[in-house]
Amino acid sequence: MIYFLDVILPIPLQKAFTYHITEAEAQFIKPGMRVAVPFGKSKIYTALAYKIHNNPPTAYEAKTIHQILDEVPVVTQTQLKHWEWIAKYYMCSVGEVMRAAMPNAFILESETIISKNDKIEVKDSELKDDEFLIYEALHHQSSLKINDVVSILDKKRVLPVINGLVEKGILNLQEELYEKYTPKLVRYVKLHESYKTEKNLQELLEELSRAPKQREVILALFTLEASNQPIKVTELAERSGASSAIIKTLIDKSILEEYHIRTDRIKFEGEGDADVKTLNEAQLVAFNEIEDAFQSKSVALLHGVTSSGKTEIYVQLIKKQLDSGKQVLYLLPEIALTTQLVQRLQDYFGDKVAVFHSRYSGNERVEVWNNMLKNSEKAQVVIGARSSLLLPFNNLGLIIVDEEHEQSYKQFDPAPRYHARDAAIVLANLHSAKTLLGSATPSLESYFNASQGKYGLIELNTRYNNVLMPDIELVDLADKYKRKRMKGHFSDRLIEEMTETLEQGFQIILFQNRRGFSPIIECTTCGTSPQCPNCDVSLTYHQYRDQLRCHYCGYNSMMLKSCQACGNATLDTKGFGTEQIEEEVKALFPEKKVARMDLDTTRGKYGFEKIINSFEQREVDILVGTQMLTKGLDFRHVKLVGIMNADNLLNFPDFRAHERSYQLMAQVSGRAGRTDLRGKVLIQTYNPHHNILQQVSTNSFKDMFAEQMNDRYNYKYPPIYRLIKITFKHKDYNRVNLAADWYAKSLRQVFKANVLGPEFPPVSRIRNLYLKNILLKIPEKQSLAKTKEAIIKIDNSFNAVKDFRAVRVIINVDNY
DNA sequence: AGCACGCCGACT
DNA sequence: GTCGGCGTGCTC
Repeated sequence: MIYFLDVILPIPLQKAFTYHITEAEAQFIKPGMRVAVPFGKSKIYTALAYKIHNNPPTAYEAKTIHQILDEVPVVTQTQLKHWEWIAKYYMCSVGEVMRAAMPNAFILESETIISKNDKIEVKDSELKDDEFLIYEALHHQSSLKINDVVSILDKKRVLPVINGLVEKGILNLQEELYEKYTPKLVRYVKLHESYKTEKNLQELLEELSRAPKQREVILALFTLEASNQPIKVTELAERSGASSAIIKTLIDKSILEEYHIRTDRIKFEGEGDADVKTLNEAQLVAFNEIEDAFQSKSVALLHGVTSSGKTEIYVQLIKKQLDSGKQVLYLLPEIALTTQLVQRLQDYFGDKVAVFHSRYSGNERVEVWNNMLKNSEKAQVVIGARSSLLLPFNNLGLIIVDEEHEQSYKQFDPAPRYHARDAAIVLANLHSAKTLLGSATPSLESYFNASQGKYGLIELNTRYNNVLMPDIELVDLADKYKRKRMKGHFSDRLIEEMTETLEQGFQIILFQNRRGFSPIIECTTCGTSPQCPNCDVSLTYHQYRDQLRCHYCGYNSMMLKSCQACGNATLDTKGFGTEQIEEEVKALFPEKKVARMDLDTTRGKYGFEKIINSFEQREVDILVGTQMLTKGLDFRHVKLVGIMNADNLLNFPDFRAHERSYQLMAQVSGRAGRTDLRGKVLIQTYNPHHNILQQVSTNSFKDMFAEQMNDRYNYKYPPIYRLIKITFKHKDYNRVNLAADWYAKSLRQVFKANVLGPEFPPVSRIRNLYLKNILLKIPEKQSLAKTKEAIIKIDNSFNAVKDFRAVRVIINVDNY
């Protein structure tokens, strides 16, 4: 019997790749184990065993695998099923899902190692200059990497030279695999065996009396030894006040002995014994309703107003799952994964809580993954962002998707372009588990599903401790400007409220949305504004470095002194961003402390947390920021929230603009008055009669839902219709046009009027690549699977056209 | 996605 | 003449 192995390779290719394996290998390999396989001319890749069978491929000769990398599978069967669903639904390869799911450190790569063949005698004169240099280098070191040769010869094309030498038998090539995961080792020390006796010890101390610092170290060691714990080098250094050099001397003199112990990088800080808070009456009702809903439905939506205490309900649900031995996944948008919340959960559940997010290093990811795989105690509750739903769960009982409406749950740029909320529901079903969606402002699709009876619906309308919903006031900017009641971007009402709030000793949040409304530079003489050379956008001005920057490609230049078009020095900033608001606040309230939170100030690993902490500690009176402010932050002393300009939210050209505006404003408003005092929200706008603003100010989610759903019916948008966006990308403008037109024409033959475009997006060139979009609307009763099949068929014929092949096609399913 | 191969302009 | 740029095609 001949055996073959189908593998998944971490590359964006739809095809399955088949390798030849021996019978022994066939018996050993289980799906989900990693195997190293030769791929292409010389490289060795990490692949994942997928299927063992006996059907020899017809069109080619299967290669043999290079080696088996695991003893047991590192990916579970359930994960593989989940990956398949993601790949199929979001129209990408399983390999792409694998790349997104597995820690980088699991995907080994080979490197070519060059060594000398000692059996052959070579006369220097036989070699050309380049060949001699390589040969000579191998006299000094036993092996070289390709990169070493590049620097030795100082040129880029080294392969012909190396290949020539290999052919002559002078060099050998070898592919070596590298393990990327390195366990963290902590250095410990103990006293050397020979000083265990009283006598020897006395002698040692006497001997060291002339080296007082070393003697200190030994004495410190004794005090630490009393606790009967292994002694860390760092601890010893701290206790004795000695430098590591002194300790090293003692180790070198064999007085101390050093050893290493593997440790986990990720440690928990909470005690794990905090009592779970008892639920108030409203929470208890909600809790029971959720339980009830789960009797008949696999998904439930918890719609609880801001500050209603949803987290406490989650904690109870988590506790219940843990008690019955099940795992829980608690999904959050990346930005809401604050220490605040993690700390709270760790206080309840101790080191059963594992955290997982994109800022983890490769090694940290491996550790979480391995803990999950072993179904370790340390990984019973996983709290994490989008990608944590790709971890190897064993025994999942519940997935909580908090802030369910957040668009950051949808992955956009590299495939797989999955929506974490939707993929979570599928994952839960694979585990026969339940999914709880939670939000103060549910997405229309989830609320629609709930109102259709597909999901259970639980409403929680009272705030925790019966705090009142904030008082929301709309300020008419047109009127205020007309009557000259504005100071910069601040209306007299806003300034009044701010003054009062500050006098009372409370804090203020000012919200300035920057999306599509960045501070750009404009020449007041000729009206031109500096453009990015690589993208179709105006550059934005960044005061903190006096720079012009492009938000799409990162291009930057110094601020210009004069207009490049007309030469006049009449450049002026137009539009306003958080920086400008911050400046104005400082001028209005010079004695108060102002901080700003946006992409610029939160850069760096802890930038975000620093600002949050200083605000919490009340070192800051006024916080100016963007969307980041909305995400589940629990500030005790905020009484006033100001929304600087609601219109640039409402006028955003997107079918979700109104829904999002509502969500954003309701969430920001929710930051006000979270304790006993009633909070105040001021919304500045030119359209105070806009329905969305009225609904926000009266907290009428249901009205908003009904009205928006009406629009979605009429204009055939989700959740009634579904959408697939197809993007074309190429550096040649004409080619993008031709390709997109061809594609749209083919789609129209099948889908008729449900094909929109092709159209250029608002930013039609990014990094020197032109973009064009086609939008496909899918009616309710049209099969999604069949639709995708038809697209794949068209895509295949598209790729058969030589001129089109170079155009990148990006298919985005549910691009909202 | 990588990576080799091949064709073509820009230099020592 | 060679070097390196980039476009094209293939990977079991």
